[in-house]
Amino acid sequence: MREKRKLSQKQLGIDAGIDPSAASPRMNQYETGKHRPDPNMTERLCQVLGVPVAYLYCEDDDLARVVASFANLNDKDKRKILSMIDQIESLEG
Amino acid sequence: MREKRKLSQKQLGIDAGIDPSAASPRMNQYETGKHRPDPNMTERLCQVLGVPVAYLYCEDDDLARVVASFANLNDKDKRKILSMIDQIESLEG
DNA sequence: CCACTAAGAGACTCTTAGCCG
DNA sequence: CGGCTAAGAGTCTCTTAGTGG
Repeated sequence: MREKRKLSQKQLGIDAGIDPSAASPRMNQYETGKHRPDPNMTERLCQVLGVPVAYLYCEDDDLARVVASFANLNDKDKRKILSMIDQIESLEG
Repeated sequence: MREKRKLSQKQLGIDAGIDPSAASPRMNQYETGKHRPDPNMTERLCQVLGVPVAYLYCEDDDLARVVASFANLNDKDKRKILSMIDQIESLEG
């Protein structure tokens, strides 16, 4: 049971380890696309958000959906998805 | 039918639009992790490689597999995967 | 509290010029 | 040809200081 808090930009940054005095502008620069976080910060932000890093880079909504969901499946369900893909590709690839 | 060429680091960079005189060191800096490409270059490299940008950020091999495959499926097969995920989540979420 | 911005110090990348198998 | 590296000019981010809802 994952819990979903509502975070401000600033609080998200603080939770990811940014100095509280700098978290607000820094997070805002990320959200508005003015600057981008380095790989370590990207990783930490994703951990706080509970999504894989790849999720941030999904331009397509369906792909984003798949990435976010797959990461939280148990092993058995992951294997189910993977074997379905195998099957589709063996028929059409 | 996707074709899979074998590219040198340099040639991949050239195909993505980097000046040929700088492509070799620049691509090598990306591959060794010394520097990272800006978002435009990341996009171009992924277009040349035929993978979604998200693929580069998959730390987990299974997730990488899903991302690379899903992006190349037709709409019907994408919907098949998506509805399977819906079903799994409605049972266990 | 919230979201957001400007500007400068400091950190980063890209280019040039190379080495080595 | 291939992969790879150092170093400096130029570019970008992070912090500080601040605005306004």
